[in-house]
Amino acid sequence: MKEKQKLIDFIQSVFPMPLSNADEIVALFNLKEFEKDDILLREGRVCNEYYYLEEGFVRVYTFDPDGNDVTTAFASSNQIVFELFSFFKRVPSGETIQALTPCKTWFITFDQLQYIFHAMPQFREFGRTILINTYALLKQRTLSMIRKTAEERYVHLLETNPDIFQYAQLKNIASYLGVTDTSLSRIRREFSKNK
Amino acid sequence: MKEKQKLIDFIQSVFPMPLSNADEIVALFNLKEFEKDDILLREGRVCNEYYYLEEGFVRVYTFDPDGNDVTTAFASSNQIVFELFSFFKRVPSGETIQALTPCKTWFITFDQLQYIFHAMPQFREFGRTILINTYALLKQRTLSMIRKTAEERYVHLLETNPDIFQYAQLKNIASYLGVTDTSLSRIRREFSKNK
DNA sequence: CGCCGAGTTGAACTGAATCAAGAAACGTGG
DNA sequence: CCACGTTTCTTGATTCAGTTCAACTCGGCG
Repeated sequence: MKEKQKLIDFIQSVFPMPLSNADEIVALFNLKEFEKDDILLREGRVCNEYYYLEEGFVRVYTFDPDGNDVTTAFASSNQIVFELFSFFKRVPSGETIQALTPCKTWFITFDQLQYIFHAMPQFREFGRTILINTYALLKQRTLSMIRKTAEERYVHLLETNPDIFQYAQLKNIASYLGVTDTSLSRIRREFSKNK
Repeated sequence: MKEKQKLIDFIQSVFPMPLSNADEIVALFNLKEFEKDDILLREGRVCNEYYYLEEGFVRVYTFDPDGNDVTTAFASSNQIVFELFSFFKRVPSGETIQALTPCKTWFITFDQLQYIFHAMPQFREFGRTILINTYALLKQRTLSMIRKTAEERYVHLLETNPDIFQYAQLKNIASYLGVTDTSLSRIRREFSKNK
């Protein structure tokens, strides 16, 4: 199996294209590995790398006006990881991306991505699909913040992303769910009791 | 002044391009006007039109699992209006877009947009910018749902989009803010008292 | 004129926050 | 490998923001 096979499969699963094109695209991706707690992107820097996370688990967070650490996203193996707004607008990122486990990634820079978009226009469809999917997920999350109780959000997360509970700590999951860690601890207790 | 001057100006403000190109692009946009309460897009239909709202005010809403009407967005003059996910993925929309005032729009269909993207690749930058901006706004909203009190969200909306209070009714603003109409009524009273 | 939908107000209730104190888990150095 | 300090998680008591439900006001419109 080729070293970039998973990346190729991922690209094909998002937007199928001829193998020769896929090979050409992935040729530009470079390996970068991170230790636990390493920073993939630091707040204040312009996000210049578009990562495919082959293996690992990351947390994306920012600070609210009161200085509290708020988790805005988690990502696990076989996902694209980057800070969309900073990357495309070339402005400093408001968010930090941190490895919660050792991570194996393949990445390209902004310039390389522009080059691919230019040289292989089909790849734009891939980029757009990633963008649209990211948007759709955020939309669901927003709606659930508005209409669901903390326990419903907890149960949903547990069902859809159980791995988060394995790698992230309580307070970070809590801020992602929009509750305090105290509340999440109680919710978890009540929930495990009732089964 | 050309009838499509505002559309041209808008496109140029988002992504500047030679005038000849802009003219060629807007040539494909057609006029559509709506009366108050008309539906621009109905839930369940595939969003096939990409609207530039030259004049007017619209509300985007969906129904939560309990059948409650939830407002997910408002849009006013000089904005792009469409249901991103449905439009690009060609799946039925989960949302309805409704005119709250008479609306003057210029629109293109999905096929026309694909054609423009193909014929005038620079216009892809316009499309991407719209997408990214939409994403950034949603992200801000999500964060404010998590970290801000109802009153803070109210004040922020009042300061950034005062026109919403002119055209939309209380219960729709309330569901947009993630509170009940009862609460919003109280918040508004307290707030106007303290000034 | 009378109705009807939109908004307001009150009273009781509740989900989640806050504050504070323990318990458990974790890591670091001796 | 244990001891100690630090951080994470749990638990209890209390408070509070926002909901619920129901009654009432107001303005428009048929």
